Amino acid sequence: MSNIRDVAKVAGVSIATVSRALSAPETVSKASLKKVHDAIEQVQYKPNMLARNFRRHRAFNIVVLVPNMANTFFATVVRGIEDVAQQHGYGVLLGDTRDVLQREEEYLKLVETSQADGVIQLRPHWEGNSILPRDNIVAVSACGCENTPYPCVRIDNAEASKTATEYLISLGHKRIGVITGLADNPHTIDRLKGYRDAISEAGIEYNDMMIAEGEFTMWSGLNAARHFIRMPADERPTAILSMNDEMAIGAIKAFRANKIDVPNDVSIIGFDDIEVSRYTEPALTTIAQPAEQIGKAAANMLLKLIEGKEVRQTDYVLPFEFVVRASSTPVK
Amino acid sequence: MSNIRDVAKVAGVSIATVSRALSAPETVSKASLKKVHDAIEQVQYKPNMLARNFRRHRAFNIVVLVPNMANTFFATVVRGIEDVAQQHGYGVLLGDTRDVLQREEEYLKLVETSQADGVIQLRPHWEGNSILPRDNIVAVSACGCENTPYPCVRIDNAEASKTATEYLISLGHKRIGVITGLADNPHTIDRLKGYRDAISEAGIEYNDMMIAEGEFTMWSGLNAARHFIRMPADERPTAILSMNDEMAIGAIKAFRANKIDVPNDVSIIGFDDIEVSRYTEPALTTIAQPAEQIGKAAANMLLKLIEGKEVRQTDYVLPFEFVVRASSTPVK
DNA sequence: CTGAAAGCGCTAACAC
DNA sequence: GTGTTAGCGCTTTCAG
Repeated sequence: MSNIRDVAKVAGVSIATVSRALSAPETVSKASLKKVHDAIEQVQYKPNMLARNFRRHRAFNIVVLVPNMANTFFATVVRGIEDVAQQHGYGVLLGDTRDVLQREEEYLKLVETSQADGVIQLRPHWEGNSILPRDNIVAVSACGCENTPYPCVRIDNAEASKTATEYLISLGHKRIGVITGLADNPHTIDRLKGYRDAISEAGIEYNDMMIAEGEFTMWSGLNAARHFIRMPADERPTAILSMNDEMAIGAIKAFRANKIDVPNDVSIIGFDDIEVSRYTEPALTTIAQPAEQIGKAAANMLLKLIEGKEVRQTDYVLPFEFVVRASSTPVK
Repeated sequence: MSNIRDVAKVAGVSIATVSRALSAPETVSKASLKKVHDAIEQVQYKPNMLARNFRRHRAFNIVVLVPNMANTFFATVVRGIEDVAQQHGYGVLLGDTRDVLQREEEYLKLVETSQADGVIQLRPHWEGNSILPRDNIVAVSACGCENTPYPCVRIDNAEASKTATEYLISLGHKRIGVITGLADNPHTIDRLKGYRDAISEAGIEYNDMMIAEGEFTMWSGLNAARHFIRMPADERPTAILSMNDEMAIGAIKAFRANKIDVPNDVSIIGFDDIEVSRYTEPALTTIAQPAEQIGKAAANMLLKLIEGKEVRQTDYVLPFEFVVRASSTPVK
């Protein structure tokens, strides 16, 4: 492996000139520049970024903490992050944490030991169950919640589920069920708030029996739906708001298996708008999050923070979109 | 940020002893070890891995080239890779290439410039359309094909699609359609070979009209299915083998939209067994690839290669599993 | 078992 | 515009 010194020798200039030709070409004469480039070609020089980064005290890497990489929504956010990072010369280190705090801790060490310059957290900030924010760690929350105590890019979750609930109410539904995430998950809390606001404004009383807890997986959605299936038909919700599309897909499966028709016996609304939601039977009415945009915005924010630039909005709220498909229909 | 020198000073030993205490504790006396650890605690020392890696000429990172991170199957493979990498102290740099060769090239630079020690390629080796193998680049192919000219972890694609085809034949199907990937994609070629072998052994003549080209996305599967939908019912295949689950899901959507029942009018078999395939209507018969295992095996192989250890099998073939669900049924 | 010292390849003052 | 030089924080001979 050739180094900057070899290039300097062949080009007949000093190593400083080579260095400058590479990182600040405008400060070098045209003649030297050419000599350097020819020499680089000749000795097949590839800069050792490990050395450069070490010298600059920067890793030019960011780490992204993902609860579950196999979740399409998260994967799409990561795509957005990666796109922006790559454009700015940063690498993306994957931290699939499987929702284990201990694993988040492991990955944070990458930042503490200078192997990464900052971190994007995809798990929402959770009081008493979070490793961020942390001194000396530059971090941004993506797809998080209100009141995150560090910079954050997100949608208005409460407003989104309120919108969906209001739509169901406008369709004549009065018994509206919810499939939530874990009870203390911040997304569950924010989204439940929107639901409660909407039914309360419509004069519908809140009823515990309308709530079934899942954990954002298809399997847990299927399970949660059983809670409703066990109810007498005249008490069962005529519509269900699921806090993500995966659980909605699981729920549809459960209802079909019990000869409860979607949407004729029960309407279902999802959350996220992952790609497969267009293809389910029936196609899923859902709240579309701009996943890739969220990722891009979060990455841009983090890079600014890392590079010491000013960040105007530290709670950046992107618009969601409510997408009506076939899984929701007026109450019979 | 404190460094090894601060620790040495506080501990009253030399920097060499501190270094040894950290990377080869067994060569240091118990007494020194304790002094060093106390000092580390006291000055809040975090090793600068950038410096260590630079010195060692190793990045302790690998890069993974993924055509599409939002594809569940790939994401699951990456999970496996990441799990093994993390256990061995390596980071995983994400390279979502969006199937663009130019982007693969960008990410390979990470290896050439010492920011990563090796690469795992998830796109199958494609003659005349591949940047690997390459001198001085340690690489492993995951989920690839036969005859990959560098180390490879995969299933037997031809055998898998042969198994599926034989199953359809055993159900009495004679007109068996295929939804392929792009015609020159190596997966398409291998899997088509298995199909042709199976029908030929059963005395069924190969017929071009039974082949529809997709590109491994739901949308392209839906589109490809239209080719069959346009055919008169008595010429239309009674069963279809789709080269991945996504396209099968798209195809089911297209058939339903045209009142062609799955599986009663047409059986459908997918490939990969992604999670959602259990939840589609009907649930998908499919060839299950051990995605996470493939990722783990590929990572183990790459790490051995990086560390100069011997690798016995450079073409490691894992077993697939044929999973029968509701989307396939005997011909009527 | 320990310490002194020589760099790894590069950047960034500083002087010319 | 260019060259000289002093490190960045660590590992690793080599002596002792």
